[in-house]
Amino acid sequence: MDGKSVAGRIHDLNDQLTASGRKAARGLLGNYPLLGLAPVAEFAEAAGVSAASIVRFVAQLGFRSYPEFQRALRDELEQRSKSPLQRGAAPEGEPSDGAFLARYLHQAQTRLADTLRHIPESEFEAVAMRLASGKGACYMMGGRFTDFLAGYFEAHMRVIRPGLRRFDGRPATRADQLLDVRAGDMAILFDVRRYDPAVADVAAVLARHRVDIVLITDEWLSPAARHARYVLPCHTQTGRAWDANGALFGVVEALIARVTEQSWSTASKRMRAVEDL
Amino acid sequence: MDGKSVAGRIHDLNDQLTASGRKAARGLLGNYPLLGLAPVAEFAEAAGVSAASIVRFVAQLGFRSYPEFQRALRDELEQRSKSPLQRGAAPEGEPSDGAFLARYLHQAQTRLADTLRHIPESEFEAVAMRLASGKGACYMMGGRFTDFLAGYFEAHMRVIRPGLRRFDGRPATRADQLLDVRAGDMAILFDVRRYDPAVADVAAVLARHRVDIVLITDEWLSPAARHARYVLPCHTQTGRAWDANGALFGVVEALIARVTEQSWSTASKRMRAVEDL
DNA sequence: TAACTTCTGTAACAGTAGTTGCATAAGCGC
DNA sequence: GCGCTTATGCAACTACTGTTACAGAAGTTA
Repeated sequence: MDGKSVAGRIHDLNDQLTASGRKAARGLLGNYPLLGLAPVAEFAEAAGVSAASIVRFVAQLGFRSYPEFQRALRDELEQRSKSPLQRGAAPEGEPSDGAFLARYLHQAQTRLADTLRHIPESEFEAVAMRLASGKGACYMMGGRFTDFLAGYFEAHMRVIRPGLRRFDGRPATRADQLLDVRAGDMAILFDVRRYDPAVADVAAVLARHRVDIVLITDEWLSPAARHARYVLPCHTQTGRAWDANGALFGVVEALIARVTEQSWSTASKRMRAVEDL
Repeated sequence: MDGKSVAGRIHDLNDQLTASGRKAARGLLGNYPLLGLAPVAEFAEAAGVSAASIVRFVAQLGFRSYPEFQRALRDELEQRSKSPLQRGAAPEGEPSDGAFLARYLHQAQTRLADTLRHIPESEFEAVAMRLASGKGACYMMGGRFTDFLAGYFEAHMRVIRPGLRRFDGRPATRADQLLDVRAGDMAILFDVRRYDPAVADVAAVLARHRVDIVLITDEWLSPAARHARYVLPCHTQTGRAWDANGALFGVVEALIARVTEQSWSTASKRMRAVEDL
């Protein structure tokens, strides 16, 4: 369908609508767009017209069917919550007075809270436990920006347990690196929007070798999710040019803290050994 | 139905869910609540499971039918749109029992808030402006763990402006790298507790060459602070084995966002150029 | 490894939602 | 006021959606 919003179309066609069409329009706009997501009968009831009139109204708006109309509404809703990326610099509506940092950090807090709501404690705990067990090798990999998170994570985990390996960025050497992967090993992959195909590829290979994959990704889920045993989705949306990976960082630090705590008896020894060097 | 939100129910039942149930949950939470308003087949496709599994998932959540589940989602949406203030308000946390991730992320939010209180907006703004000006070279360096933050920062800034350089970890090559530092250049240094002597050393040298130093450090201030022109102190204290660098990460992302915004006219061109490769 | 349990997808089923033809009612011009 | 046009609701129809039984896969335990 063309790019116009449903509300826009109603506005355009307003004077061409029939009497019952206008009732339908008024009903929909009065409770937009939710009423349109209800079944026809309910929409009709709420607007005070017959179901058939709703269907005709929807047809007049240029939709081939009621489901198609609903799909458009859902897309619109999704769009509204996702897209201002293209808009460029600052998100609209925000006053650009002096308090940039305050606003940004406040939003960062919200992203953490949202993330918390989306990651089940049990999933987090299972990942931590698996890491703390120290069994098998543990591979790490990230994408363009998240690779630094992988590095940060690895630098800490190395102190806590053995068997850490990080896939470097060069595709050429990847085959070598995958060479002695064994069933029962685990891998921690980072992948956020503008998903890196390399991550999904590696995930597929690892899954085939029966490696347990932990995927740390954004709220829209990397395609690698289909291969993952554990998925930790973090909120990254900012409405700005760059998404924010602060929530991923938070989860990484939480994992570091939890794993350290769980394997304290062995971890503390290793930490002391590092000190002594 | 009882008053719990669908997301809340998922959260509660998570560890009782089957594997495909969890996939469904992830899919839904990742695109909440829109995916649930789609027909079963579409939901199933998006979540990567069969339609039947979606139906079972919905049943597990306590709904008598898929339509009833959809009705609940719509009601929720309506509810939310009626009181827009409710959600954005304060970063509310969970109770401080048992739930490790909840506690940790809640503390992370507090660290962000504390950091905000300690960094003057004017200082932040000055740094952003200086970076956005694009004049002179900009050097970056971090310590044992914070080096990854430097890397993350650099990877973004490279897209926005030219003249980025990162000091690598090897002391041997450092002298070379310092060779063509010029007065008026700037440097961004990261240094947190267990302060890295190398950072302080480099800071001293840079200061002597009249390079403007931005220091991103913790609340106890790295010794490099004496050489810095701008200091951004971040809260890192956790009371655990490891301090947390999440607040530094937050400030870095805020800087990235601010600088991108300030230099949007040139930055957007560079970003597009990168895309085209 | 084998037996058992649990989960998952396929495919047939049933019900309901959306659609449409038709008769009637409402509006409009003559 | 009469006849024509257009719009509306009812009710039958169709198609698709949600549901469920079943068989096989996956995972678990002994």
